[in-house]
Amino acid sequence: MPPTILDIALHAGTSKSTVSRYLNGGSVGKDTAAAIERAIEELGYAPNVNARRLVSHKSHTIGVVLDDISDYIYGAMLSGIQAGAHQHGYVCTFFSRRPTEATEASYLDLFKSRQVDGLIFATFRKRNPAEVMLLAQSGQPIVLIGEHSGVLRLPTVDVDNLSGTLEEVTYLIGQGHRRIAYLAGPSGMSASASRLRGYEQAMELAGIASEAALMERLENWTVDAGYQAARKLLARTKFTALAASNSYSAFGAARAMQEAGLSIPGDVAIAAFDDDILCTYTNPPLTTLSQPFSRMGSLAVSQLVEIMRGETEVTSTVYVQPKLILRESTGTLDRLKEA
Amino acid sequence: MPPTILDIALHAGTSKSTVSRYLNGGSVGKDTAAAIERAIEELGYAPNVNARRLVSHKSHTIGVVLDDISDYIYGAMLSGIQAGAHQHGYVCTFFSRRPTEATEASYLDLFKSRQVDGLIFATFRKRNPAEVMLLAQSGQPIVLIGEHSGVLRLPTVDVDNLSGTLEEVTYLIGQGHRRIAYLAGPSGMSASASRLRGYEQAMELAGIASEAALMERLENWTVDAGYQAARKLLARTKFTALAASNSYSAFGAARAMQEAGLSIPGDVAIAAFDDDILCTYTNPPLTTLSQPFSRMGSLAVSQLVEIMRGETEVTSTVYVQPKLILRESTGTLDRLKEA
DNA sequence: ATAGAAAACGGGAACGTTACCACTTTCGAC
DNA sequence: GTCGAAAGTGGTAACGTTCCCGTTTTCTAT
Repeated sequence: MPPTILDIALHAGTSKSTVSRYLNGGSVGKDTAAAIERAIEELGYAPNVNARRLVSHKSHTIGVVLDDISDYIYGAMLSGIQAGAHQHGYVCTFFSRRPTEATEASYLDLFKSRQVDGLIFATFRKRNPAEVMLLAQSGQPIVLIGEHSGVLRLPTVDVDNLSGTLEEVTYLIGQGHRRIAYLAGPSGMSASASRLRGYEQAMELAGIASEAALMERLENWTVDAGYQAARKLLARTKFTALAASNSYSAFGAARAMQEAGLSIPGDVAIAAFDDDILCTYTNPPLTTLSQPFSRMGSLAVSQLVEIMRGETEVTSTVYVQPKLILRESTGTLDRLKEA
Repeated sequence: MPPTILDIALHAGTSKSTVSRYLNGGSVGKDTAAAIERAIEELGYAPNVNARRLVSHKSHTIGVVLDDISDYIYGAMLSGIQAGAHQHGYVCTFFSRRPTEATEASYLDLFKSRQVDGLIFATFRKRNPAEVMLLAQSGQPIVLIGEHSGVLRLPTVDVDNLSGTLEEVTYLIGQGHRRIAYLAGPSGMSASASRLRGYEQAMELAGIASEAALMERLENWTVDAGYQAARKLLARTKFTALAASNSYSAFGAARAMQEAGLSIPGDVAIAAFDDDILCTYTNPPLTTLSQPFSRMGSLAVSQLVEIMRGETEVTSTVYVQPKLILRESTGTLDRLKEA
């Protein structure tokens, strides 16, 4: 029903080929160009992308696989991916694993069916090494966001979980804290291990003996898990600071402290990984490591585009640095200025 | 490079047509079916969606236009849309207006280029009536989320802003409040007017004379705007309750109250439109009207699918009811039980 | 003016499907 | 055992592009 390139050709008194050439920036005569332009305008023509995709063997689409699109931590990242894709002339389609629980490898079919030219896995759950292997062996343009433990390396964008946590805990130590509790991330999440190592290294570097009683593993990264874990810690041992592997658990922990009659940061200082809008509005505002999600998204796209263009052979892992944002949960601003 | 339907046919010793019929559930002989199945398995065949889309004149894609994908209010809605689309055999592509500031009507080109079969506009900024007219006149399958003031009606899904606010403010009145301030939404947002009318009607119904001094219009729906507006109100008049047209502004308002030495809810009760994760963790937790975003998303998809299938002629506006969630900002739980 | 190069143009095949149609085979009923 | 219907099958033309290649026109330099 909508006009085709042939309609334009007829209307402009020329041929399909010439119209196609005009559309793709080839060399066409001055008045033919004008005639074509006019025809396009009058008939309201827009090229059929599906025909283009068929003949070009490209979908100009980037697939983005997520654990759960409703998780709002994705907001900024999706925005970065989307903007980056748009800039490079690609369109995105998102795939949530959540309802289907499909394996990561099953998304390789999207290549076979020519639905996508490249795939970004922005999944934060721990990845199955066998699956990563399959992805790597496929030889398709794939970029991962969030670390993986596969043997074959895949291009990856990740926040530097280890050094970020290291910096944060070192900051706490610098504030004079010695007994620092840690809420480790759930074992199902890929970032948990590195963040924990960051904590351990910071303590070690400061010459503070590690103590198992100070560490509590979260069942998941929710407010409630943080609350429960903090209560266990409080019942078990004493500490003057607490570092949490994400912000939600820190909210829960803060509540547990306050219920126990402890003041923040007077009695216990609190810091967390993951910044989000909440952190500014809690009482007190929470010191956090802010992840540059938007930038991570656009970096992943850039890398993917390079691979799709065949411009690079090396698979690189890009680590972006989280930024330590000091707020009152680790000391009043006055005290910060003194330091 | 990947196998085509012809490869399968050759490998199975049959013809393209038969393979196609097999794939589309037509009637094929028992052993031919088995041979085809085996060929597909062995060669790892997946149908080329672009060829299908070309010949079927359908993209099996729903386009979703958003103001800004990074706005995390969208999380649950996207999830609902995505899940609904998946359920009906559609794929989604999202389009953010934000970086490009494209007009809504410009997305009609997506139909011409056959990129989408239907479009959902989940934009919350006030819509230009002329644009809505263009959308309506296009005759394409389009569903709007969020109200519009166009003359030609388009199928719409929206939360009932008016009756929600009415219920909320009436609740405050029932708690004994008479002087209730209102933070009206920015004039650029489509929901602002209805929410304001909800407030006005509630006051009117209770026989409370309206007073201009109690209303302050927000410049935008941010925490800071809420803070500024609340300070103006405090400087100007007295009130025992405040209703805000969204949650962010309520956070700002709460901070302004607390800075002025007022206790919540002791001196001023606060309630807001829009629930989000923050509301539970603020101090005190905030009474809100929770919008069923996920359901709104899936409703929009259902409606769109019906239209695309030509199963319906009538354009309907679906209003979903927001749910009033009582938290401590409008009274302690004890006090609530008394009531 | 003319040769040669460069620019402009059009015909037709190809991309991987589906849909239509005509043909062959199978099957059940009398 | 034959006939008719039903089931199964394959050839071929679309779908709307791009790309290749051969032809025609225009331009430039001598």
